[in-house]
Parts: sequence; C-alpha cells; structure tokens
Amino acid sequence: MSNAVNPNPTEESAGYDPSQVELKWQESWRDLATNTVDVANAPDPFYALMMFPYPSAEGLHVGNLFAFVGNDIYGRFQRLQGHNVFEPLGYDAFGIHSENYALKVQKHPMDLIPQNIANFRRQLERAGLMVDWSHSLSTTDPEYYKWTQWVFLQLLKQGLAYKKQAAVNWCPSCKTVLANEQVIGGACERCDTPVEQRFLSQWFFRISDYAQRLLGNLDTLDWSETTKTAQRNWIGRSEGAELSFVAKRNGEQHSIRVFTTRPDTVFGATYLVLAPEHPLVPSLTGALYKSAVDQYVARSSKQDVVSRKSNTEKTGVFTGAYAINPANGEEIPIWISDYVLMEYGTGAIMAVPGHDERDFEFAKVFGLPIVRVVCAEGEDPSAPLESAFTENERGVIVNSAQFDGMTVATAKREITSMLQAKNAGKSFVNYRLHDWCISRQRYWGPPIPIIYCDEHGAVPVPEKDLPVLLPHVEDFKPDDSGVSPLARHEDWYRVPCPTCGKMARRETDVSDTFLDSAWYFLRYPSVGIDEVPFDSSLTQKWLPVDSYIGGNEHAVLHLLYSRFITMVLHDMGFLTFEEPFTRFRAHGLIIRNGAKMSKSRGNVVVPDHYIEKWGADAFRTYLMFLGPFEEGGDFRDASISGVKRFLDRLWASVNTVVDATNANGSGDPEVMRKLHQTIRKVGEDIPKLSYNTAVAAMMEYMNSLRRGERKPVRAEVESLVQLVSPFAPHIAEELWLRLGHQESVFNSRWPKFDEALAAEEKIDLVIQVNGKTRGKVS
RNA sequence: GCUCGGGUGGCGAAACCGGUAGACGCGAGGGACUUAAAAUCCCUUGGGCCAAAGCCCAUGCGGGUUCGAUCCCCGCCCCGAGCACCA
Repeated sequence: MSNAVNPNPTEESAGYDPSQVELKWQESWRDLATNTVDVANAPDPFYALMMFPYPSAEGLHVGNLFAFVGNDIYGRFQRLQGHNVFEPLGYDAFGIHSENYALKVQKHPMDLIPQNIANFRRQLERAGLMVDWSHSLSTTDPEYYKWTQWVFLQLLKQGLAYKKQAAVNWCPSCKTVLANEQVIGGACERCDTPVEQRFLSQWFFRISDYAQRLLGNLDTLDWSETTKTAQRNWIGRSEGAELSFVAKRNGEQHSIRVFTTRPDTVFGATYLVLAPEHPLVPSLTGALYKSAVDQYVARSSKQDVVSRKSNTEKTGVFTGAYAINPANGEEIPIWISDYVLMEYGTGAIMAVPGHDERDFEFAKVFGLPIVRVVCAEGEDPSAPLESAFTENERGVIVNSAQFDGMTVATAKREITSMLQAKNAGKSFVNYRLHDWCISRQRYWGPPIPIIYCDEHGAVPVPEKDLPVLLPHVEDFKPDDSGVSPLARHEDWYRVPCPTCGKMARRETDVSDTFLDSAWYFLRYPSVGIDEVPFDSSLTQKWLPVDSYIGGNEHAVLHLLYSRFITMVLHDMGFLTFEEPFTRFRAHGLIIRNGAKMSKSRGNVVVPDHYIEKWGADAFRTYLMFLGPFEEGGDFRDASISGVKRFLDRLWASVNTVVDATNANGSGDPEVMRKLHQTIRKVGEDIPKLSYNTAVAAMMEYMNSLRRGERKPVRAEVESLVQLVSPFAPHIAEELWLRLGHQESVFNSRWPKFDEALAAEEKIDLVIQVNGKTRGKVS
C-alpha cells in the first residue's frame, strides 16, 4: 500500500468530508430547484433582500460573503418558519468602478463584466446561499436598464427631473462630475484627488422637494438607529427664519434674503456677507470697489473646493454697498467672503459676530463692530466680548429694544413675528439636502433617454423606443472636454427628433449608478417580464421588502435615493407603498489588520481557499461566530478550527444515532431540558441577528450532549440538525437525510420548544451580604 | 467642533429589565491514547494572598445614586463611524 493515501476515508458514513457533502447538495438543490420560489403563487411571501454587489474582477471577498451569509441565515430561518422566502441576488455592474478597471486592463467592460459575474456566481453558489437564481439580474442588461431609463422619464414627466447649468464637482483624475455626496472632505471618494469646480449643464432630480417626507417617515421605519441618524444628518433640517435686508445702489432697491437659525440675534447683525457667486454681487458693487471685488470673485471661483473649505483665515472684500437692518433700521456694510457658501441657504448671511464664531473671526480680521445681544444670567450686557457667545440654553436677550430680558427661545419667536409684520421675514425651514445630480460624462452607464432638437429642445425618447442602447464602442476613454465619450460617435449621436423628425442629437451623458440601484428591488420578482418594469400583482405580493440587509456605507445615498424613487412612483400611482424597506439592518464591516479590506491596501481576503480547506459550512458558521453581526470585526482565521470541531462532533453524534439499532429512546432528561432551552435561545437570537450567541448556544448544547460515555438518541439530535441548518445548510441537509427524512430540511418546520421544559428547573438562590456574594443555595 | 457607536481575561467575545462578571470559541498548560506525531478525548486557565478553608482586587479613568452598578447619573480619557466655514 502506498503511503500517499487520501486521509479522508471515502466510505460514506465513516468520515465527514465537507467538499463531498457540499457539492452533492449544491447539485441537488439546483436539480430540484429547492431555492426557487413560485413568485406568482407563493401563499406566504417573505422577501429577504441583500444589497447587490458590484462584481469586481478580484471576485467576492470575505466581507461580501459575511453579509450574504448573514442574510441567508435570516432567510433560511424565515423559511423554516413556514414562509415562502424569496432571496434574489443580482449585480450592480455599471459605473465608474468597472469602467476604470476596464481602461486599466485595456479590455471592454462589455466583455469583462460577464466574466466577473460568472466568477461571482461560482463563488456565491459554492457558499451555499439560498438564492433564487432564476430571478437574477444585472443593471447592465438592456432589459434592465430599459426600465432605468423609464424611471428617468417618469421623473421628467412629474417635473422632478430638470436640467441646469451648475457648478459641479469635477474630478480631474476620473474626468467626471461627481455628486456632492461622492465628494468626501473635498476630494473624490474614489481616487482622493482634490475636486475642482466646473460649470456644466446637468440633469438633476428634485429630491430636495421630498426632504421633509424623507425625514418624517424615518420615525416609522424599523431600521438600524445608526442608519436613521446618518440620514437625518444628511437631510440636515434647520429651523429658523428667512429675513430680508434692503440695500440701495444707484437708486435701485435690492432685497437680500438671508437664512438664519438665530433670528433672536438680529439686533446684533452688524454686517451682511454674500457668497462670491451670489447673483447680486455685480449690481451691488460700487465703482470704486469693482476691481477688488472682481479679483476676489475670480480667485475664489478658481480655487478648488478642498482648499476653499479648509481656508483657516477669513478673507473677504467690501462691496461699497450698505443694507438696512430691518430690526433696528441701522445701515450695515455688505461684504463678500468665501466662508459663505452659495449652495446652502440663500448664499447670503446676516453676520452676528457677537454670537457666531465665524462671524466673530471675520469681524476681528476686518475691524467690524461686535455687538452683544445675548447674555448669560448675571453678566454685564455692556462688557465687551472676548469671543463669540454661542450658548443659547441659558441666554437672555439684551440690547434688543423691547425684546430685552426674553429667553432665546421666546425671542426667536417674537422677533420673527415682529419682522414678519414688517414684511421683512418669516419662519423658514432649511435643508442641507441638495438635488441629486444624475448626469455622468462617462461611457459605462445607461444613456439618459433625451434627444435635443433645435426646434423642440430636450425631447424625451418615447417609451416605446426604449431602451436607448449603449453602443459597443472601442473608444470609451473619457477626456477632459467635459462631454461623454459617446459624443465622439456620430452614428449613434445623430438621430431624428421624435417630435418633428429633423436631425437632432442624443444626450450623451449616462446616468449615475445610484439610479440603477434605486429601484432594482422592484424588479427582482418581475425578472423575465418584458412589458412592464414591475408587474403590479407581483409587486403587491412581494413588496415592500420584509428584510433588507446591507452595509452602512450605503446608509445615506443608496437608501435615501431608493426611498425617494419609491415615493415618486407611489405618488404617480405605480406603487401602493411609499417606503421600500420595512426593516433594514446594517451589518458590520469585516476588517483586516485594523483596516477596511481594499485592493489598494492589499488586505483583501478571498473566501475560496478557506472554503476549500474547511468547507462552506464551517466557513459560514465561523464568520457568524466571529462577533456580533451588526458590528463586524477583524478577520482572523484563528478560531475557525473550533467551529469545524463543532461540525465534526455534530456529524459524529448524528451518525451514532443513525448507526444504532435502537436509538429511539426518550432522551436524558437533563439533555432534553438543555435542548429545549437551546431551541428557544437560537430561535430568539436569529431574528435579532445575534448569530454569534446562537452558535455559542448550539456549541454549549453539543457539550452537554457529549458529557460522559453515553450515546445520544434521536430525540436529542434531530432538532439540533434543524437549528444548525441556517448556518451550515449542507451538513444539515445530509444529516437530515441520514436521519431518514425524505424531504429537504428546509421544507421542515422549525422545532417548537416546550415552555415548561425550557424553563430553568433549578433556581439558584444567591446569598449576598452588603451586596457581596456570600454563597448560593440551589 | 457636533451626532451616533464602542472600551470587559493572553485573544474574539458573553451577561435578559440594576442581582453569581467572563457563557461559547481560540490560544496556553497538564494528562489519556500512540513506538512517535497528527487527530481525538479529559482536566486547568482573570490577577493576587494562603498549607487549606477562605479572603482581597478586577468590566477605560474619577466621582455619585443603590442593600447591590459592566448596566443608571455627573465629569473626563481613548478608539471607530458619519457630518462639518451648513449660517
């Protein structure tokens, strides 16, 4: 006999060989369509959704798998509860990511993406997910993006899509426009290049019209609190007042509107500041000041956003003009400074240096008057301010005529109504949320379905002509002309006007990837239906999504955009609900050596060889055992052996039962009690996504099952197999079969626990003296 | 700066509603089996004092409330995430 023998005996019942078991069951699930749902006829639908991945060339990494497995466990558990669980999975394959990669390796994304998808599919199947592959999709399929274009046309129809010439964030490295939310600290979120300002004509969605609804509905959603907070911050509601200051110049009156959260301090407004881009700047600037103002405006428009926003010292110029403070009739100077942003509020502020740090700093630099209008109790109202007094909780109004002595809260209200009576102000709620710029001057996305005609302007492509196919062009490299590479392809670009038939031009921009992902969950149940984006009865049946799991990196953008699109489609009568995700939980991040996994850091861990070595079941269970699902953790392979040992013991215990001639006894009372406690514990933990403690509980049970020399009986192991099945589906399926069941364990029902049995039988009475434990009586 | 998380053994972590802190796993130490190793199985494992029974200390730091605090309150320190010249 040769020494190079296979360490694993091949005899069926002898040893546990994960890969043999797993491949066998994966094939069986495929053949028997175990994971496929009859979407039209499911009596008890449950939609368990996971955020779809971007199919990168590197393949699925353990961070992705961690999230998918977490969702899979939840889905399988719901199935064992008797629901018809729909767990679809597709690919978010458009976008700058794929395009940049394609450019780098000099291949066409239309060739690359299918390869990547095939690789992902292989990895996902190997991991044993309960995915219904008959309802998969890719955002790059024309039969999908046809409807993405349709969504755009619906927003256009509602007046919620509009085009404007706008200062946009331009990434000089990616050579494209970025949405505000893709600019992180003034730099491109993808390549960290400082972002510049450019003026381009862009398509926007009026998401800011929905700010209040998007904010208000959050209170009704069962979502991770962290995610809701992030959305609230992003929407950024500020309550205050909009005030008007009148300025005169060359006999003309100009009303300058400002937004403030502190109308109570208006008596302390000693000057106004306009953003350099403010439209009134030219008409307010006096002849003497023109060259200084022009210079300043030119300088700030050239400056990139990063350095402008991180300017430490206040800079600015005087316009030569004055305005009247509507509260006290005083003339106050009008300045220009880049610390006032055109994008927020009205692009102009009233400066109250006594009670705003930035205004204080500015006033110090330019020697402008600082007036105190709020005092802490007992303070001298005439004492000069050393710094801005911004605390308003215990402030009292001073130097403000009849409002003196009021609290800040009262003065806010009273002063606003006084100004309103003078027609110089009103209460106003301002939001930080900006309209969503969806134009991208790139190739790899769905073309925006618009045709420009000299006579008829921007004409929507008729719905019957959708999709506007993205042509397969060899030359898709962006340049810095500011127009999409598609503009260089005349045969695609020139097209007759749908209205008059004269030659016209296509819109050459493609839409933002976030639009692709803002409605994909509506499509899954209807995959394969050509006539509509989502069939109304299927949608009625499956949506809103019962459980959505995804990363918190999408807490703001993707989730906000999806909610917005859903609301719009609801308002148009396409949907009966206005919130797409009933329940959302953010999973934690799997990090490696203290850092997020990324190719550039070189710390990406691919699951393939772990699955090969330990098996998908052990790897899945290990990932869940690593730490709390909603917190994630550092990836170490250290304790995977413990999980594997647990599965080995499970295998051995169940096979002992299978091999025994008479294992049908009633079970050891102590063990049975523990079993029922475990059934209860695991059943409580899974819905809470407390997977690590569920695994611990099963391990604990395994320990008590094996105590002593005794052999387990059927009653002691049968439901354990069911408890394990969401985590380790293959081994569970195999053991279930060996226990003599004809049907899949996933067609069985989650075991019930016996209340009385599961209750603690012994009560430990702890004796404490002066709060210190002094012993116990059982 | 503001808003959320979080800080517990050598490590990952558990602890319901204020009631035996450290379940479960890894690692480490010891033992059984073995010619030997691997695998498997058993025991020990927060720190300290003690021959032992037992006692003391311990959940980032300092106070407080309570018969009793990892948990509640006040004041700090550190780590992570988000927002940020947002008026």
